Amino acid sequence: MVPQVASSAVPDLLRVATWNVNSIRARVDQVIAWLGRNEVDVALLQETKCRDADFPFAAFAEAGYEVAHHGVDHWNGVAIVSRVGIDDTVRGFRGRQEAPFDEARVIAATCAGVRCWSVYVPNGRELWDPHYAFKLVWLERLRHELLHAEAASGRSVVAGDFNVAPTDDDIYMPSRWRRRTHASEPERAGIRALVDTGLRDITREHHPGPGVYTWWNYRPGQFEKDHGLRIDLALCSESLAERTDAVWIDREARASVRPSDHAPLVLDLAGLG
DNA sequence: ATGACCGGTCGTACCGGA
Repeated sequence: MVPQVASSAVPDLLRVATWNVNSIRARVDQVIAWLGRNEVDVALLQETKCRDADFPFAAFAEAGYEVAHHGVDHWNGVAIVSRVGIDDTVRGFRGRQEAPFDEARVIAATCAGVRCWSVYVPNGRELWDPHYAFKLVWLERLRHELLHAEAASGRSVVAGDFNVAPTDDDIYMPSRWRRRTHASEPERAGIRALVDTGLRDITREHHPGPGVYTWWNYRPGQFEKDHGLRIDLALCSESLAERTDAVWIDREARASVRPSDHAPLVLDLAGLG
């Protein structure tokens, strides 16, 4: 048996993943097997699609993982899964969480000295839909939250499904997405504003574009033709970006049986001790 | 041919996803 790492211990190497699992109950065995196979220390999950009471905590505990989950109904839902401890958990935005900011789209916690944020940005649906305006406001609210938490100054990673392709290099066929959400200029400005708080979009530093996607439509042929988007991001503070040895996207998980439509994005951090 | 999917719900149609 591998000895349990105490909460206070800071391992020199840390593997952190972010993954939109598209329902944890539909994929619990697959997710846990993937965590073990890839020796993941911390996983930031999105779209668990369940209330706290319905989260399969026992299965994760059996695999050696603690879970901090934030889910209020069968939509959205975010979690932090860790085998190196979970401290100072904050669910949702600070202060009063009135509609529409009461949706379960953000959770933060400290794991092995790294402040981890699991975020699930609203989809936006269509450019003319009220949900699109909500998406822009939500991004701005997140920015204020990150500033207040001084996320850029410590060892922080803000990762998850941002539902925005930051540039045309992040879209398999940009012309197809001109008048759609995920590629509009206001959304991209919202992402840039997050980065401008002092964070780094670490995937692009390790994998220059174009290409390198994290999501592919479930429709037949889309994944095989690599018709994807890069909408899952890991925004790292300066000190964490400097300690990022490798960044990889596990396309094998997307190619498996009954997959999520998102692939996991993984960061290998070194020199934390 | 983005027509061709997937997960959820007191459902067997529709919402939401991206």
